Amino acid sequence: MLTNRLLGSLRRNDQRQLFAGCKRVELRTGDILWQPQQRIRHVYFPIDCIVSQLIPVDAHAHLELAIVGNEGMLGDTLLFGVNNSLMQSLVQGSGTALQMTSAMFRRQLEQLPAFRRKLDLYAFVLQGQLALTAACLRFHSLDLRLARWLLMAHDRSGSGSIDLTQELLAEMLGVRRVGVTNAAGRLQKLKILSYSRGKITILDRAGLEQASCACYRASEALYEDALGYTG
Amino acid sequence: MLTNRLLGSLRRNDQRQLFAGCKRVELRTGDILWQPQQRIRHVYFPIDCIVSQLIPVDAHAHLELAIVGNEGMLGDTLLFGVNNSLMQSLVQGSGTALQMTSAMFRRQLEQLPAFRRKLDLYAFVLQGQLALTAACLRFHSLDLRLARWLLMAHDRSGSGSIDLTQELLAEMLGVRRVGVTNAAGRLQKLKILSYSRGKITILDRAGLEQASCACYRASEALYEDALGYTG
DNA sequence: GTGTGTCTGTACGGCAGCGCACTTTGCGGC
DNA sequence: GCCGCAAAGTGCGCTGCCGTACAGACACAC
Repeated sequence: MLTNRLLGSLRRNDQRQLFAGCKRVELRTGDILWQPQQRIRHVYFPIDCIVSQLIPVDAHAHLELAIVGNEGMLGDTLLFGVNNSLMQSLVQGSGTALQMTSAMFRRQLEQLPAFRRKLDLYAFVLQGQLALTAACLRFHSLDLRLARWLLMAHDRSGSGSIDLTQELLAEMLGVRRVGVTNAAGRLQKLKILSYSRGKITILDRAGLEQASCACYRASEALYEDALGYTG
Repeated sequence: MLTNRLLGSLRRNDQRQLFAGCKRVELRTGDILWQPQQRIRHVYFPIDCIVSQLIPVDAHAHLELAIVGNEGMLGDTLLFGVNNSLMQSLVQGSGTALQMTSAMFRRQLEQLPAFRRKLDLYAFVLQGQLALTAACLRFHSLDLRLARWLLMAHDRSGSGSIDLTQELLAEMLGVRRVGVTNAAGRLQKLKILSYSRGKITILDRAGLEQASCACYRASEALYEDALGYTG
């Protein structure tokens, strides 16, 4: 968890060049990297923070479509030559990230073909995860989706606990707060987690995977197949 | 409707080169261009056919996540250097398309930077439309989504009618056939369309837009902003 | 005509999640 | 200790969609 996985899998020389173009920044829960349609001035490579990608719906509500940690990056639309996004980027868990200006990012993409190839693969993975998420939203119950969300957040957080009120979690999942209360209550009865005043502790990771839909495994497998071991 | 919009907006010389690398093929309703995980051997630029991108869910069901006509292309994952997809490509409406081998497609992307830029923008649009669709699936009622689907199909079909049984339409939308019967019945009562034995006729296009959620306009606007008039 | 199969419409109980309102629980400040 | 407030839990009627079953309508072959 010392660096970002996308960067860490590149050749040493490329890494050095990229690090030189980055600035280490601290992101804190609640920070918003950008709003929908707003110009993206920096891309971010999380090291130990978690960032949600939310889409606004019908003026008021939001819905989380992707969650990014140190396995990914924020600002992928720049790969397509577009410096904005439909999504809001909201920091869910405080931590460090590497920040790079959009201009520098474009330059590095041109200069380092391996970097470009890697990020193209990441864009493919993101598109696939978006598709899986869409299907999951349509067909899977809140209980399943909550378990999946917790697994994905847990993977990215490093620690065994997650800080997030049921109110905010409900907004991520696109349901009422009460819905989260009930679903989380069921998981608590199964001794899979404990939830107290905004602090979620995973007690039984294996049980949580049991309680989740296959979308979790599918999403992870998609990433690993494209970007996993080969580097 | 004589050519594909993505190709048609390029410079004459580029178009000539691309056409030379293409083969005109007839696609017929029910044809499957590729299955999930299967190797993509050709990309397609529809001229007057309609193709759905479906994702399999839980072994049996399918769900449509994108619908592509002459404004788009099929095989966009090759832009990321990946020659497969999570989606199934199913032809919804017969017609002509330009077919290009994957190898030729890669070559043309390298040789024609304007082509590459154009398709990068298209990938951006697709990603955005996927995000909009995900939110729509979560929050909007079947009635709204049905109206949106019909609008998008109508735009891409050219004609005023669409051939599709309620059974298949239900699979696209991820609902029961009976759900489509009811929702379509309500639209018929409003004299917005008529539906008879697999043939849907749009009677009141403006009314249909009224009956749809804002996702339709948002999706169209996204395309037009990125790829519209400027060419 | 008659028969057959497909497509469409109707009916009904069940349930997940909704909106709303209210209570209980725990934490921090004074 | 007590208060104030945010977080979490409970109750209730409602609705949209589900699963299932069945009945009519139309197209086509013979």
